[in-house]
Amino acid sequence: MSKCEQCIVREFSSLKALNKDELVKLAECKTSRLVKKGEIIFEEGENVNGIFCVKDGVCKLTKLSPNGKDHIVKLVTKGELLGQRSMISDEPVNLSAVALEDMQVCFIPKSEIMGFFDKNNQFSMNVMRTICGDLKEADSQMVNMAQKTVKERLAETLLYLQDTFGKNEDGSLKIQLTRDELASMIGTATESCIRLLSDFNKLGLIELKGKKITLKNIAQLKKMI
Amino acid sequence: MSKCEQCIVREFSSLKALNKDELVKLAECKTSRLVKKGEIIFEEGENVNGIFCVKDGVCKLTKLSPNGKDHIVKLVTKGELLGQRSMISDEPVNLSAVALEDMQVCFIPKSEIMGFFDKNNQFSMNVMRTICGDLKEADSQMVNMAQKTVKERLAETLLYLQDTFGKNEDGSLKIQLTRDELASMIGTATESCIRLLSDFNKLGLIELKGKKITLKNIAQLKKMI
DNA sequence: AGTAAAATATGATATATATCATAGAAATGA
DNA sequence: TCATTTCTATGATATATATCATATTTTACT
Repeated sequence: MSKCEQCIVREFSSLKALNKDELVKLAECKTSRLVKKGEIIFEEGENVNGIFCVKDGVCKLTKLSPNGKDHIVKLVTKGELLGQRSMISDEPVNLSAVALEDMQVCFIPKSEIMGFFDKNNQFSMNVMRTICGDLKEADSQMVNMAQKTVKERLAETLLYLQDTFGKNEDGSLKIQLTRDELASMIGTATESCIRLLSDFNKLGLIELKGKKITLKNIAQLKKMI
Repeated sequence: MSKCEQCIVREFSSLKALNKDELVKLAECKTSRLVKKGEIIFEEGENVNGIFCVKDGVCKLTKLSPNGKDHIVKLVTKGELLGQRSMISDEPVNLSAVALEDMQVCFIPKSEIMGFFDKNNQFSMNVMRTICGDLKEADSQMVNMAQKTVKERLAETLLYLQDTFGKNEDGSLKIQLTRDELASMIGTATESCIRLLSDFNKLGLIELKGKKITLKNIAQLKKMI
């Protein structure tokens, strides 16, 4: 069983507040797991009873709408935690988590984490701040969905993807989403998403090569938001 | 200065975890304030440096979209707290709060609340659970905005308003929103909102008398969601 | 009470976006 | 390597919703 002390998740997440003893305890009770691209980590309505640490890879958090379409609420990448909200509320998870790439995740049972809440105030505050950040972001997204056009949301999302996940040597977006997934992030029909990408391409804002997307005119894309 | 011990906010909010001593301290440092309908409690971008307890009345939390339209993110009513997210994140507020009715609110400075976080674990957990609830709700609203039609959102919002704020003796919704406000809750143009209300009226789902709205066919409204 | 301002209502029209249909390209698997 | 499925692309069309215009009603003000 690998140690938690040098783990990337520990560096970047709320877990950075844990001391050496706590980390040793953590390493003992955690379970590691490889998740293949496309695999489900947990599904809406499940009882998870713990949190996941994303050590490597990216996953999407989705919510099923009554119309049968999935909506991508958030992307979660290495260094982040998964399932905090549901653990604290003591409820089933309200979102599904599906790997977008091969992933490495660790699972920490609820009992262990709840102990940290009691004894380590800094840890509690870190978790609280993370969730507050998520809330602020969710409010902002809600307004985006309600008030912005699909075109604006597409531009914004493309910029976000490049900012957050970077680009390959050829300049294309590092993170590989299908058109369908991109559409379900911005909240539109797949065909509309494809059509707009095609428009952006013709306008020289982006370049499409197969499923690779390269942002060509960042300034103009920013102006569209 | 009135006591906090019997206050409605204390009964229903995270503050219920506070003990007698803490409540006495609270009563000493809080400031009370009457807010008239339409008055601004705080505005997006302000530094609030504390939280508000809503003792009476209802306010809307709004966010300005780049297109110049306000979007109502949430309604907050008596017994609830205001400004927790921003206080914890130690950031300016991301939403504006405007009274929809005459209100009575108390302000508690940040220093006081932060003390409770350190010493009272139950209080921390209560706040955390509240914010987690807000996050779950925000995620759900985000998906609603992205995936549901305006008609569905109107039906859902009307049911929500009756559930949450109740009805008058004549059966009409107790909370009085302008059509404009209703539109900015569901994320549509004012005219579209008015038109759909008119449609619902003709279908016998609701009844309109002046600006009063009475839900007539709850079952059918629920089916629409 | 009377007037100005705001809110509600409704029609006409424009526009964005969804849906349906079809075809080609790319990925996957035996 | 070929076949089957999934993904991308684009046209044609339908539909929901926004926008503009105007009238009526309600509210607020002095």
